[in-house]
Amino acid sequence: MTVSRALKNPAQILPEARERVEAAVAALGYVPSHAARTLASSRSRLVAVLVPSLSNAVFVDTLAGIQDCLGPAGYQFLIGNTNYSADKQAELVSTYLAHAPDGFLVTGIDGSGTLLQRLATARVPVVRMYDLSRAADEWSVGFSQQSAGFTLTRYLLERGYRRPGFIAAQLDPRTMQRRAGFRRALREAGLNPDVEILTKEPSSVGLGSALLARMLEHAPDCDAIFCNNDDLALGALFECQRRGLAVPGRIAIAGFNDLPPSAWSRPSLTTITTPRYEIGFQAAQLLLQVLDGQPPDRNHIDLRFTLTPRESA
Amino acid sequence: MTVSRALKNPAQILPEARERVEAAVAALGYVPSHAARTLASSRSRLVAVLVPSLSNAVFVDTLAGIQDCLGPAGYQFLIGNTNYSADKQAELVSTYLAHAPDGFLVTGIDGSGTLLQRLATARVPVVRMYDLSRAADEWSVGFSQQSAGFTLTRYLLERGYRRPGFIAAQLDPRTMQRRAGFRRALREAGLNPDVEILTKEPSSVGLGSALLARMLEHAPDCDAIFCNNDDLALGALFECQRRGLAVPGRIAIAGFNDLPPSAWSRPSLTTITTPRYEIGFQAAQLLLQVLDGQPPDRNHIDLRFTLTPRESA
DNA sequence: CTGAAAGCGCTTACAG
DNA sequence: CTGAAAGCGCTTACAG
Repeated sequence: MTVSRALKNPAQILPEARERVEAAVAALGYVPSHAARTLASSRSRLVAVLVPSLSNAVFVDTLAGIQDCLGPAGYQFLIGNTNYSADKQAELVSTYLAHAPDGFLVTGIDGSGTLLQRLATARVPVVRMYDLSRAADEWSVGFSQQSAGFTLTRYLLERGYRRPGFIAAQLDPRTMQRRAGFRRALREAGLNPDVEILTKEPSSVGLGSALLARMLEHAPDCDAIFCNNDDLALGALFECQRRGLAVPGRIAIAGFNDLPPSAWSRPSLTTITTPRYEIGFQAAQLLLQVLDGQPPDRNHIDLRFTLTPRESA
Repeated sequence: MTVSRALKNPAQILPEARERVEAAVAALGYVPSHAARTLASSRSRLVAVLVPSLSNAVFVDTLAGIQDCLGPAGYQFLIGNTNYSADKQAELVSTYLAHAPDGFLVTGIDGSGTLLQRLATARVPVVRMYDLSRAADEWSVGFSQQSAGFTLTRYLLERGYRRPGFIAAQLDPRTMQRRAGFRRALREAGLNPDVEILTKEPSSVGLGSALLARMLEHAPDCDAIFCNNDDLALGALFECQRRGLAVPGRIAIAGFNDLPPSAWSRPSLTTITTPRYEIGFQAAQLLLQVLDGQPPDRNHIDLRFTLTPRESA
């Protein structure tokens, strides 16, 4: 016990005892056993993080925010990539539950409902990211995807574009919410939201090029494109350059998320800037408060988005 | 013990006993304790992975390879981002050692030497990635960075460019090896390798634009640029477009790694294609063989690179 | 400020 | 095929 205390609360140990412990630690290269500590204390100091993808820079930024908040507090992470699959997500939850994490930080996908129930049954606190819940017994940090989609579309209409189209990949819930915002803005303007190209394929720059091509075939009079992601937008832009179509002269292009290249392309991309790092950081902070038994009174944090007009639309 | 066996080797249990166990598991929502299992068996089924960055798509691909190999074998991961810092790396090693991982998979940075010694002392197997070691008591999977830098530079010279420059960021060991290849190729061609812009800043598209600008100031007669990374190359390309400089007519641009956007930009990027996923997969496989007590006879695996000529150079 | 006792939930190794 | 015993390395809670 003296050793145990010397390691955790050196202050309450006499200097001579402490020094002997420190000497032994150094001599033996002693490393405390996390497994034993977890078993004895029933606190793992582990937080499970579930994201749909790591190749999407969005979630990498969110991870950085999480680690910057929880790392200094002494937590380690189990980082699970659900790959946008409900099965994979369920599997990860089972596996991670065995590690007895102190909490979960999840970016939901379709079919997350039963998952959240399982976690509730296991009595592990969960904070949802990118997803504003309304339930009083849940925690969430994000922004309104629908409102962001609406705002960007309104912007296009205000700039005078009359036949905007929407292209999207993956079709995860957040994408579909942005799409709902797009459609609402068009309907409110008395326009028909029929110019859409949707595909379940994963998003990529190459796919953006392909979808732009399909869009021009499907709706040659389309004069602006709302791309669900900046990578799609970049690919669409490249395809326009390849075809000699002026952007935004012949066709305007707008993206979503404001990934790093978007400020530098030519033309630079009009987009929605999203608080990705902040979502991670604040979700982590919220979890920390819950774990410390000091939950804040507001259990859903809306971090907002901003419209970032640039050259492309 | 019967329960323990019913869970791990159901075959050696009588059906009736097994069924009672299964019923209880389902009724209670029982989840085995990883901490207890680790403590009792002294096998954690955890592998620690150290990468310098997650915002660099290169390492995300490598992680995917690792997970595809080790996931089905029942391993979980501790993923550590060293952020190219020796201190951070040392800190992560200490922390992870407490979790008693069965092995380490590391992408080294400057100052990894003492780290590797500590891991050797702890008797944890380590496989190094992106780094071909020669030591008989080490394991590594990668390719020759220097040879890749040499090959790309030779290509530029063969295409007739006489005054190629080199731009690089971060200046990690792999970057410096590519640079050595660049310099060697120039010297062998009787040229002076004095056209370089190096910065310790992290690599990004925006930085590529800035470095291109600095390069044109420093060596206005530069007719080709070897960019140490595709993101730098993309930024350089954007900057050329902004200045109205024809690529490759006025200046050729080559990148490194063949990231997804590179095939789609206009002009598409000449680059070196690297086996990022494969490095992760095979490093994991090598570790698996070592853990299973069946180490292969060759302990260093050279996965090669390929030159991918496209439009930009 | 220090320490003896018990226990966290498993597995190993041995006996039957 | 089943089970009793001991122990993995810590922490909790209690006593002094």
